[in-house]
Amino acid sequence: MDQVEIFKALSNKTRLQILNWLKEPAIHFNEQPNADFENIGVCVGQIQNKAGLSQSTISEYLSILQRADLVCATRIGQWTYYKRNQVGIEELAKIFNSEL
Amino acid sequence: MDQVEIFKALSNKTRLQILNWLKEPAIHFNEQPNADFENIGVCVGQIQNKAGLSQSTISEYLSILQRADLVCATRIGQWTYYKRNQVGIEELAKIFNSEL
DNA sequence: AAGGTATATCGGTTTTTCCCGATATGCCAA
DNA sequence: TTGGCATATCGGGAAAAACCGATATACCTT
Repeated sequence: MDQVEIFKALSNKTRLQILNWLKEPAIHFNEQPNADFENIGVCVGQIQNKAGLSQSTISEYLSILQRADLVCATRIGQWTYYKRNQVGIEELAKIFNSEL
Repeated sequence: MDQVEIFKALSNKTRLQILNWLKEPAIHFNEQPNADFENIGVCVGQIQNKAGLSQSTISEYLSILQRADLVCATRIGQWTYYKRNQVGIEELAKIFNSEL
């Protein structure tokens, strides 16, 4: 993954917020029927509600974050759950500390 | 400085290169008549030559980096010397490690 | 099979970014 | 004070990003 693309993914208020919300799902989201959000993540609909943007926009934003290895997705039934990709984020922190 | 603006400043290949070149000016640039680049920085002209973009573009890029507290500028005579703003960059690394 | 729900993708409009050339400013030297 | 050089700023065209609504896909239920 190109470093520029990672920073582009982070260059948006909503996407930064999503990343932050996903740090503490229990605080920012409601319980979900099928999935424990600490393990599996938060579904797109909840993130969309919270962000207040259209469904298509949020879906796109999540895939931008995913391409940058900042979140990862799990599909269960008709839901897709997103959570932080802690490995990718730590990788980035390393790049940040060493290369920048 | 807004976090989004900092990431935007970093979302460009040339600007990332400039930041990297400025880590080791002696390796990437030529000696300069009036200024020791370890202390004062590298003048715009040298950065422009290295980057291969127009003078106006590089001047703008440098001010974007400056607004994000990633570089700082010193004017001496008709030259402006830019160097890394180590304090700003470390500040950012902290934000990065704690908030992201 | 049919209808409902969640998410992804497509096509488009508006805003922002990337770059440029031209021009302005500021400093220095003759 | 005139001319030259380094940098900054301005105006603009082309490309990319930020959104949106409409539609497609995929799954689940009945």
